[in-house]
Amino acid sequence: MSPAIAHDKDEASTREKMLQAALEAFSELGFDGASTREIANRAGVNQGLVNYYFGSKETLWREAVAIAFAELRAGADGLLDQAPAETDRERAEQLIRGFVDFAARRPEFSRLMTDEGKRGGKRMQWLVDHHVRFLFEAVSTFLKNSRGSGLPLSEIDPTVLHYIMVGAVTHLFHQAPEFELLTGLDPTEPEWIEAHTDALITLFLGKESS
Amino acid sequence: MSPAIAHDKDEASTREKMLQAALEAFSELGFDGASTREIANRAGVNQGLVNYYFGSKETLWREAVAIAFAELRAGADGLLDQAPAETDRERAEQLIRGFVDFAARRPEFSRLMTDEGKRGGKRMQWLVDHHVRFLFEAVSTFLKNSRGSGLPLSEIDPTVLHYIMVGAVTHLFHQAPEFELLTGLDPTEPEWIEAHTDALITLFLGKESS
DNA sequence: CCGCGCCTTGTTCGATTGAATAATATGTGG
DNA sequence: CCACATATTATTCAATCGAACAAGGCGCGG
Repeated sequence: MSPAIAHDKDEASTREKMLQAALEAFSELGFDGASTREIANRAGVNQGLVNYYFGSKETLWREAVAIAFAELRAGADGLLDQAPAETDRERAEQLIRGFVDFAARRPEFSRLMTDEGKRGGKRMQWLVDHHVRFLFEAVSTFLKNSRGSGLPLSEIDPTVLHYIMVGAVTHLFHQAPEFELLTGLDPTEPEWIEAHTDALITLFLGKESS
Repeated sequence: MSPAIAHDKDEASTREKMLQAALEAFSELGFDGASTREIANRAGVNQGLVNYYFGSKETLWREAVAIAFAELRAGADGLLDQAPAETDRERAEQLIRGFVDFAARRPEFSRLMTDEGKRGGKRMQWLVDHHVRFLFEAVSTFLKNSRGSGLPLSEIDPTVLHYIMVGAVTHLFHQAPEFELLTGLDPTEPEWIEAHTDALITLFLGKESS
């Protein structure tokens, strides 16, 4: 089975390195495309450790995915705590800023989601059951509560709007390598992130009433 | 080499079946994930024919991709011909409607693009050189010409707006299997396409001045 | 009806895959 | 310093991959 108890701090280190390497490799190459040897190489460890720590490639994938979702959740929670917004517009703006920053910092997230989401199958089913549904309903509830606020997004069906927003926010960073081949620039530079955020706020929330 | 000349109508049929099967398989499974045997099975032909007609998996991929881009181009050309729009808003609305319909009808297109675009590499370089750059500059030119029209999209940097729009339009259909696992519904049904189109027009062009 | 060229099949090759297993290293508690 | 659980390495296996090749089928021109 899996190792009984951590021996010392080195185990967490090796496991953690493998999970980070797996997250990057899976998001770049897809589940089948990322070989366990490639993941082990990126982590600087031996391929046999995949089965030692995780038992199977599938389990390694699930634990790596859980990390990305935990980061997203942590970011969202921290965001709503630190500065409670008063108006619908301020709340929505905070959410968009937080989501854009996360999408730029962790493009692995949307890459994993789009790779599985276009395929369906058991891994996507697992994602929906364990992570996606909760997130989707939280966003939908927020959008429904924003109805009648006069914002452009307030009149749109929450389900459709959810996918529009996710696509609009993540695509630029999801396609960062394409963007770089096309323009020679890096979309994760702060200036691009800022321009992207401003554009999204203009589109979804309308011009600021300055 | 490749076969010299078509023998009769059956060749085009076999080749065409393989190209369509390849387009679907590549978009679902990615380049590495789609085996030549899987493609041949979907087309109902023998695996050896891949090398006979195309010489390599790479060439088959390029020819399949070219089909998707040709359809996009044909749709865009036909759109601008049939009903010349007068105002910037009408032109933009036509473009959005056409792009949404295409994204819903051919999700393979965005699936191929996102699979390669997140990876970079020689295949994406080929896509940029042969297909993407022309499309990107055509859209950018259109967006630049819409400046000062008063539309929400008219004040946004064309490069950023390009990726926002592509993501916003395609994500719903790109993630159709996820959408179905999540909601039990099919986003390619006409009612969803219409709701999606209306939402995008509201966001990018503002409320209609009815 | 035969012969030649396009089309298709079947088989095979080396390389790579996920996984299992045996052997070895490490290091801490007794 | 020994013993034993944990951690790591090395090796191996069946399955599958893209590709190459030999062989045969098919159809039309002569």
